[in-house]
Amino acid sequence: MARHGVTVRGDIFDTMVAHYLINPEASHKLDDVASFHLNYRPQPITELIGTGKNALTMDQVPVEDVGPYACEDADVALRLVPVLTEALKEVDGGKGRLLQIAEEIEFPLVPVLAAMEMAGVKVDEKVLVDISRQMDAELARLEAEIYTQAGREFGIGSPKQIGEVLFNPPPTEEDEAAYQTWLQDMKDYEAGEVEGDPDAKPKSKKQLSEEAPTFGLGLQPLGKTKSGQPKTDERVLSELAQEHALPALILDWRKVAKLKSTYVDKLPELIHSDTGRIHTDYNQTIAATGRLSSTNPNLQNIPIRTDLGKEIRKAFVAEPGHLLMAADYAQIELRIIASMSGDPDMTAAFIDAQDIHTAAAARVFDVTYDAVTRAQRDRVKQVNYGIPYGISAFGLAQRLRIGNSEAQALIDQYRASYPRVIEFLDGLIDEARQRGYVETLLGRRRYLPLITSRNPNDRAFAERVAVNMPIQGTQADMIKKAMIAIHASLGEVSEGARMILQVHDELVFEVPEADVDAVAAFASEQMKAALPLGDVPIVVEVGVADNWLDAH
DNA sequence: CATGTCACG
DNA sequence: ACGTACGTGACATGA
Repeated sequence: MARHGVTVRGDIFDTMVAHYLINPEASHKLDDVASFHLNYRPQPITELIGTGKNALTMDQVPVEDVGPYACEDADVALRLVPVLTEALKEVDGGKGRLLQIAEEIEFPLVPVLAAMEMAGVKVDEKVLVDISRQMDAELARLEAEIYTQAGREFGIGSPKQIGEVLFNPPPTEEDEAAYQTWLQDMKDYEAGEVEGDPDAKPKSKKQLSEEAPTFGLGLQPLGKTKSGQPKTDERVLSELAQEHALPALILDWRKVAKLKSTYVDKLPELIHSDTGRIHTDYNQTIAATGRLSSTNPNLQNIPIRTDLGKEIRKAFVAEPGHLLMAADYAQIELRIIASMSGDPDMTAAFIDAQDIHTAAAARVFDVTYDAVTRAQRDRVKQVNYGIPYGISAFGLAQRLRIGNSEAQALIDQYRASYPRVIEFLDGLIDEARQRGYVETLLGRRRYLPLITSRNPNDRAFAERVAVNMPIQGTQADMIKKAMIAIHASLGEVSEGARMILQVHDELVFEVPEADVDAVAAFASEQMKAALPLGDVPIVVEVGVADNWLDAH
């Protein structure tokens, strides 16, 4: 509506967002919420438009039918307001913290997200087109090398076919001959006529795919997927790379193909013709922890880890006369753990502005801070990052590629080093068992009915969620509060500055060059002040450049 | 529409 | 014997 000149004003009560707070994992569809909270079943939209590919669009429905339907939706939403307000109060035992989150965080965030979506982000199409061409050449090169190494052609994008190529037994001479015939049939099919015999019809596609060769390299499979297919994921292929040249080539191909199809070729299609920019949708009611998600396109998973990925991030740029500014919370999950647990040693390390992974390694390996080796730091870093997810010895062993008992020893040492942290995390699981839910620092909730399941896998999963949600969710509360505060006053600091992206622990701004210092100071201050963590300092790292990569 | 894979925090 | 670190979204394949 804003794009068509209609400005929506006033306070918001969003029934969908309210229900997300009441039970984040339930369905938030208006009809479902009305069924549950009003015991009223609205007229299904399918009664007006039908279903499937024959479904009408609303403009094709007689207005005397659309009117009552639309009014019912508005009426139901309005009638839900007092009911959901009461529910928001009640779920918190009358303390009203959930209602407070609704009124002070989620509802005020709605227009902030709308403004960010409207603002969009500029993408340099030329950079992407250039990368795309380089990728085409690289893919062609890899494809040829892959077919050579495999001894035959196959669909590299198909995990099923990769499995056949890697794990089926090697060809006999008969197989080789049959393959040559099949290749010729395939070419005939593509050409539409049989070579050397203009009257003969080529075989059908179905026939050809049934006759496709099935010989392979005879490598040893390393695990199966849920459906029983041999796994061909990154882990398996990098392991198999020690046996044969093909797996590494497939990994290279996959990496390039993934980045090309998902980002390099897709992003230019999404440039809006009116604005020349890319406009994501932020979803406020999807993630059960309280985080946002981003779709169409997802701008929260733009590459950064590999060299090729970095090139893609460079295509996100500022308008002329402006710069991009990225402001990140530094180690925010660990700071939240330190604060919520009250652990004195972890807190002290943050107060002293020590490198938190080095400080932890010093405790775990019982050496001085300065004596910690790079290898020790890297190991403990994995433990530090695994902690908020409820890591197991098995999981840590896989990540570090070390033995199970060695991983267990590392975890035991960590537990002994930070007993208050461990008490806190174990306490979250206890709390979940007793109350059936866990909550963030501010009282955002997630229910965990499986915490008492007799199925050990379900129960273990619920326990990991019990540990993770309060931490990830508190982080989400914090950055949401910061976004609201920043949006409210950014105009006073810089007329031309816009907050344009949020990536969980990072905010990205597009700022007139002259206002960069002022906006950096302002955003950093607001992010730090949004949700104080008591003794634990909050650190925000700010970077500025003409593109998103270099702004980090 | 399910599956497998992989991009991010 | 199984599964194994949380939270997401998008793509290609194939039924």
